[in-house]
Amino acid sequence: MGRTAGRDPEQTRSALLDAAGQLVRERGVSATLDDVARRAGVSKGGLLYHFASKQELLLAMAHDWLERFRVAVLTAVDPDDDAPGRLVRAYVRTSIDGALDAAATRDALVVIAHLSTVDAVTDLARADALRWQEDLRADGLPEDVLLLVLAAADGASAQPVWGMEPAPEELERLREQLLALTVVER
Amino acid sequence: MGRTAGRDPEQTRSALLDAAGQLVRERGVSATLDDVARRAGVSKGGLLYHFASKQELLLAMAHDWLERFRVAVLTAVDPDDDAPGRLVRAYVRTSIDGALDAAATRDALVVIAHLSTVDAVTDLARADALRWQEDLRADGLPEDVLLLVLAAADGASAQPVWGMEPAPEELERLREQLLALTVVER
DNA sequence: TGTACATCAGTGAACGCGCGTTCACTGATGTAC
DNA sequence: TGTACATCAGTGAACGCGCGTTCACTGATGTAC
Repeated sequence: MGRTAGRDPEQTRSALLDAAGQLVRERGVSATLDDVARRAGVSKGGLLYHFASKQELLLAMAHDWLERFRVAVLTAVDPDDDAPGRLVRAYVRTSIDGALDAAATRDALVVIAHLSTVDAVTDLARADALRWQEDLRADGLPEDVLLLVLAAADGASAQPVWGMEPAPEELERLREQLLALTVVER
Repeated sequence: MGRTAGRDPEQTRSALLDAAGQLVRERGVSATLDDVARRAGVSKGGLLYHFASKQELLLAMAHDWLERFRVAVLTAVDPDDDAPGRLVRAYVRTSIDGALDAAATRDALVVIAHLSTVDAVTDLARADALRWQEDLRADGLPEDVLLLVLAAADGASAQPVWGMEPAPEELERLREQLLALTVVER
């Protein structure tokens, strides 16, 4: 058989990335190409057509996740907010709301942690982290506030990685605390 | 050949755990039993004598790391400090000093993140996290302070997992901020 | 204090299978004329 | 508007090897008498 009718290649590719994301979250990077392919409704050979090796697939996944987080934060920027710290506030909201609905963004961190086994992914993640650092530093907050707030936001979304599951009310209170910290010097 | 002269079995066992720790930090859980054994100066069969399967080895490692962190925190409790929050302060010092000297404790989190691929390890980690939550809650600090300080401490030590390497001065300033937050209501 | 015996702490070769990668082949889609 | 041809987007079988596990065997250590 050749091309499966009714799906364009771009859709197949993103179905593969989605399936890979789910499986890496469930089983880590030792998830099988065969499983990923099957879950995306394609043969193993078909997967390899889109991503020439497993490493290439994992790298594309990492890129995809990091990009999604960035887009989520930028979307969360309040257009009416033009005070210093607007990007940091969006970052806090995205991190903690992600942790709250227990799906998309929180999982992203678990996936990234698993992917960080792969050298090429580590490099990509480091570059991304550097870019965040620059952007967030340019946001106009005093450095001490920035440090504390970012560490806490990262900590809240990272805790599930090692088994700590903060309760929703706690996360909401933490979010409000962190947001308040970013506006003290207005 | 039989027993290698000059090393008692307990030393062999902990040499294996050390070697496994190094290799998992470097390559994740896909590190090879053969490599672990070789680095500990023992054959693959010898490793399997101490840990009947790879899963058993990884589980023992996780147990070992969690235990070390716990001991480090308890050791860091200031004997002259009998105010509420003494355990939290020790936790903060241990987390951030670990992140500072870039060795033992910071790596522990990277290792735990990698190990969290293994189901049995996730269960262990969850149980450990629960124990921490109880102990830390019993430490007498108002809940909001506790949430903020712990999230920030965890965040600081977790950031290296996804490529963010905080500078030493920053970590020191963060530590001082967090410690100050735990004594405001004295 | 030596000797016999059981157990401990390993060795190293072999096995087997899961899984990433290769490969020959194919039906659908797009383009030129 | 049909036809020929190239390319795209796959299929599915086979390969091969890395690696976890098993196994038969062995030298050192501990214990009983």
